[in-house]
Amino acid sequence: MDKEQLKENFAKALKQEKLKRTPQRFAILEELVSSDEHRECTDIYFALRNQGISVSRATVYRTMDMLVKYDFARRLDIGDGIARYESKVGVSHHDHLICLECGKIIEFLNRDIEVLQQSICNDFDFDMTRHTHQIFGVCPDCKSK
Amino acid sequence: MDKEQLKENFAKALKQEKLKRTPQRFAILEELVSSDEHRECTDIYFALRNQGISVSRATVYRTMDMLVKYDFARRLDIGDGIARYESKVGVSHHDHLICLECGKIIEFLNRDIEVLQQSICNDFDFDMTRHTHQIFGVCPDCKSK
DNA sequence: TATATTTATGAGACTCAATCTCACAATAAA
DNA sequence: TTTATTGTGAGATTGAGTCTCATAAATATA
Ligand SMILES: [Mn+2]
Ligand SMILES: [Mn+2]
Ligand SMILES: [Zn+2]
Ligand SMILES: [Zn+2]
Repeated sequence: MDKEQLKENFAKALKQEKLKRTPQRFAILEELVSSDEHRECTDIYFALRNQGISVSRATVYRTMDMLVKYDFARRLDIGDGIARYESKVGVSHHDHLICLECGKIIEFLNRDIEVLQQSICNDFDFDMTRHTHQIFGVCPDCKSK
Repeated sequence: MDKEQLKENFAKALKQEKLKRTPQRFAILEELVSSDEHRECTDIYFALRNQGISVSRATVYRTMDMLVKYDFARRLDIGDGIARYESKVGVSHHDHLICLECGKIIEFLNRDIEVLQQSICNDFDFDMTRHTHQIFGVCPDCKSK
């Protein structure tokens, strides 16, 4: 999806939510989507500020919620009390290996696990809306140090 | 494991950490272990207070950390900013289905997933120390309402 | 385009789980 | 016991996230 198409899709979502098209909202979307990192709100906030874009923390937090609701972003909670967000634009589902030493986040996808997971839900008559599968440990780089 | 054996094991762990045997520490362990719920620190704190046991929030938080370190407890982060703890005493590993409507937590274990998970770690040369596999959705009770 | 109406923004106050402080209390070694 | 050491607890502090509300900006209307 190119940048213009993305903006249009975002504009549609804003319209659906009866939200106005503001430079801040577009800047936050673009900042998130143009990186493949797992970003904290404070990080997005400073990145935009450093680009000379006027934005507040409140606006970043409010916008991230909306981006998650409309599937432009995915929220990641790794248990340290800081929410991280990653772009879902052009990104397929995956789960995470998280290094306890350096904080690096490695992505993985295992289709067999995804299938087994769904069958568990069926067994329990449970309707899955989302899932997180996080493996914590020590990454290769940190092991060799 | 009977209660006396547990207390002895806990005493050993305290010794190993060069920590003293205090009534508060034993009370916190017993309160957690005698329930099969996923408990918040504040919940443990009030439960003990209501039993007339003198304890502070700080002591509960400090002791939970130690219980996790020595494998008497497991910490659960479901993304709402509140840490929950469950007993690991006589409890085998499992993961969780979490209802977004009522907050109910259902436990599951799938050995195939556990094996696949380990093979992913091998592929990435990643040393797993722990993992969390959480499935969020709507439980049968909430669906039928 | 000009004006009216509605909604968004942002600085800072506020919330709340968790952590820290430190005077005092309790424990365990000698 | 005595004494050194560690723990406890009330309240202060921290920090991510939320809320407030006066002002600014976006869109609807003329
Ligand atoms: Mn990712
Ligand atoms: Mn459990
Ligand atoms: Zn690492
Ligand atoms: Zn439910």
